[in-house]
Amino acid sequence: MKDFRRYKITLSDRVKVEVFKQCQIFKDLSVSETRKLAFDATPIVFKKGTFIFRDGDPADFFYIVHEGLVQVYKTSSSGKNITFTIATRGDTLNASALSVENYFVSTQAMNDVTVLRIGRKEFLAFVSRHSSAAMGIIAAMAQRLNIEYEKIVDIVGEEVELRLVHSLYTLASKFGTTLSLTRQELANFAGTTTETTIRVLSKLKKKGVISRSAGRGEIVISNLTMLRNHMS
Amino acid sequence: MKDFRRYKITLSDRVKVEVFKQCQIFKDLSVSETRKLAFDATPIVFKKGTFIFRDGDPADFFYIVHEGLVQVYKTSSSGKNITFTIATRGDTLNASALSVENYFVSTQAMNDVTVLRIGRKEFLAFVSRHSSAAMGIIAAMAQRLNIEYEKIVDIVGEEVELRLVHSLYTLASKFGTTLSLTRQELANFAGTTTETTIRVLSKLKKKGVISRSAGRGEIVISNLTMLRNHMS
DNA sequence: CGCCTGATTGATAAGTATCAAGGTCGGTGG
DNA sequence: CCACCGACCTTGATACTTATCAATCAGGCG
Repeated sequence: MKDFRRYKITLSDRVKVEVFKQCQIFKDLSVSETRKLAFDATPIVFKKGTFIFRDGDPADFFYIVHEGLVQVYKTSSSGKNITFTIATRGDTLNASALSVENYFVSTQAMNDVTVLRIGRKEFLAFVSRHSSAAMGIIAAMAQRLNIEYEKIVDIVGEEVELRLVHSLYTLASKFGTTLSLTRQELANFAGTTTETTIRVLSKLKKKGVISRSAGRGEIVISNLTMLRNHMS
Repeated sequence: MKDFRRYKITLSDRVKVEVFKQCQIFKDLSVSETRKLAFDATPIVFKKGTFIFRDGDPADFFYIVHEGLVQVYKTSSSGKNITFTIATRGDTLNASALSVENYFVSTQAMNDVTVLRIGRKEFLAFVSRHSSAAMGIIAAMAQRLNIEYEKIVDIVGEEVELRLVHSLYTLASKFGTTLSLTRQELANFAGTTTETTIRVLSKLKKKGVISRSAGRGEIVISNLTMLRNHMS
């Protein structure tokens, strides 16, 4: 069984509720309300590299990440991947996909991932009955939209170096100063190529902003203040 | 009074309700429900070039466009403007700004514009009491988010010519084949410069996709099918 | 009539992607 | 246990796209 790329597991109700409480969407809900939803959630494991869903698939489920990292991205017609966010514990993959027939991003496990999922209908019914959940979703989407607006401004208006510094800062704010990312993954996040990313990282290493000694698939920010100063 | 850049006017309740019914956010609400909200709305005129609100201003009002065109954009730190959408009758300027303390885009009247506005508190209260309005907002935001995701993919992954063709197609779908836009406005929408935009338009003229004879501040698409074929 | 905004074209430069060629590490299988 | 293979990292040379700078032109409005 272990060998499957994707399989169901069991989690205690207590643990499930905990995950939901960590999700900003449900922060204004009472525990008893959250419980109702959490009990309906099915835990599923996706092994590293597996798709949770793909751009264009029918949006049948709502997902929350319980464990691990999930890349949320889109592929351009010329084959490039652009990563919009890296979801972790408590993050939803598609609060938006509620109202749309099909997912409009792809999501892929960056390591072994556990998610909780709820059928679309149940989730929709719950949200329309609990206005604070709806307001939570609106707030989360507004925040996301703002981030994407800024990303666009960044890509159009700023140079790659600045974009990469912004990306590093964003990621560090979420994950801390040690990032488990390959250069390629960072490149996709910043909207550039692997080679360019490496060149910029080399520069930053020389300046002492990031650590010279970091294993493969790892980027360590050694001086966060200096990184921030680079963002002006 | 006429000379002010911005002033209140009066509109019949019937007209106000009509505008609200044209807004996709409220399409599932009963007329009597919409009425309650519409009656509270204040009509205001903004003369060409005036800001309705600016990025960073406290988000005190919710706006719907009644008449005219409104540019929704953001300015990068290097001074470039990126236009996200051009709002027209029935479009909201900031369904999102509900949950956020400050606006995160700027909105500017492209010609003389009439909007309806509602105080933030009233609007919030209404939405949390009417779940179908909340669901409408979620749907609208999901759609917008999807558009922005695609824009990012476009900007990072495709060449300027394709981006401009996409932009023209998007605009034509909304406004028809005659666009009242300067080259600069189109450039901002596509995330490029005026000069590059002109060069691409010249090419498209040669191919017969857009009309050679169009006045200043006007772009006429003469062959929409051919434009679509350019998007592959 | 002249000014001001928008449109146009050309020349140049800069920023990045692309292509190419190793180098290094970690894990896997013999 | 060692050797090999594949994934990742790195650096260099080159080409291409597009921004930038500069100059001119055209039309509407006061």
